[in-house]
Amino acid sequence: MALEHAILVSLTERAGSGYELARRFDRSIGYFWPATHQQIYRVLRRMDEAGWVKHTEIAQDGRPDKKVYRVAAAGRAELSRWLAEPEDPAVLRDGLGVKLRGASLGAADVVLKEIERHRAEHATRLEVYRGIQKRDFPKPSTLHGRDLHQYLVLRGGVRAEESFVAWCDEVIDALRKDNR
Amino acid sequence: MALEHAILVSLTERAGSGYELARRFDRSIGYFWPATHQQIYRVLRRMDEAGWVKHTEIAQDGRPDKKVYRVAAAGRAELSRWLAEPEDPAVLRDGLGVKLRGASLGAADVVLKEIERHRAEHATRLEVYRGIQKRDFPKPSTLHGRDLHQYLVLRGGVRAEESFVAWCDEVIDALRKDNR
DNA sequence: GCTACCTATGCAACCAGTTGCACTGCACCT
DNA sequence: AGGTGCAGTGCAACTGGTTGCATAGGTAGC
Repeated sequence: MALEHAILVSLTERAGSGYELARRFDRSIGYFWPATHQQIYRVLRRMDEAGWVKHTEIAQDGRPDKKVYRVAAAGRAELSRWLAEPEDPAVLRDGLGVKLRGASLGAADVVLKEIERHRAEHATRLEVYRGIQKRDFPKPSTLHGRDLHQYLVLRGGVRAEESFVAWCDEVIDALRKDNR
Repeated sequence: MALEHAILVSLTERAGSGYELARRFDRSIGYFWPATHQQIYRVLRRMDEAGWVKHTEIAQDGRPDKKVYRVAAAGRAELSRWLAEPEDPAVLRDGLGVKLRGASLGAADVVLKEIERHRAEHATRLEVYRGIQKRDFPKPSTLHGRDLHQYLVLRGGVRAEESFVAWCDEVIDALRKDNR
């Protein structure tokens, strides 16, 4: 599994506190590996005990002390071990499919509304991703190394949302026609 | 949440035993809501205790007795309650994105191989879905009601796999070019 | 002055899902 | 005779993730 590894990747790019990591996860990495601060704190402590990361306590005035974590040698080893290890392809798990399957039970109109709602939410996410793409990667063909990888991950998000929205449109259209 | 509801939907379509449900999940519903037999047995018992389903023990010769479950009134009520309830859009969670982000750490070639492997697996899944589509829904425009919903769910699977494979191709191409 | 939100950490309880195993008996292959 | 695989049920232990709460001082708006 991979929250550990997601954290290692993020900390390798830049050291940071649990809180900061949670912020980062809310943005980039969390788009394809969401995590809450509780989970991050817990895993960080475990990784600290295992020697994968080390922390330095930093006193701040006006706000609580923070522990800044950085990747230790054992963490780097673990990360490259994991990178080389084959991983099971992710499965999709979306309750919306179940609801659609259940729509024949007289609730077709409610389910239709729900799908429209999901469409809107995914469309918003898509706009966010496209905004980031335009702002941070205006010239994709010039990218190399880490920047390229980051761009490609974002492209994955864009594609996933695009295809989801297109599917919603297909479903909405078909359900409307079937209703008449 | 929804394993309960996935089971209710499946049992509403047709009564069945835990084992049969697990088989069904391996096919249709499991494509977007995977579940193992253990999980299904456990949830079935819980739902039985809650009065959402009822079972009849059926003796069979040559093989173990089975408990055939059918949806009770409370289960139908719960299902329509859930169908009307708004659901959080699913998040994607794929370790491959994390690996790609970690590819800058000298492991670019290993990660490339891993992405090729995932591409192959998703392409296989896609072929399976397309096969089902051709076999079970040769004329989509004539579909209505439950058949239509089932078809649309399958379309979701097809679209998701298509877009994933296309993303893999984009990534593979970009990484190869970057390697040179 | 009050509410609300941000930085910052953390505990505890819970829920859902995974993994490994156990038992029975038939059918099929080698 | 032995292995594999299917049909059928189930327990136990574990892991990963979610939710609710606690603490604490600072900032910003009404």
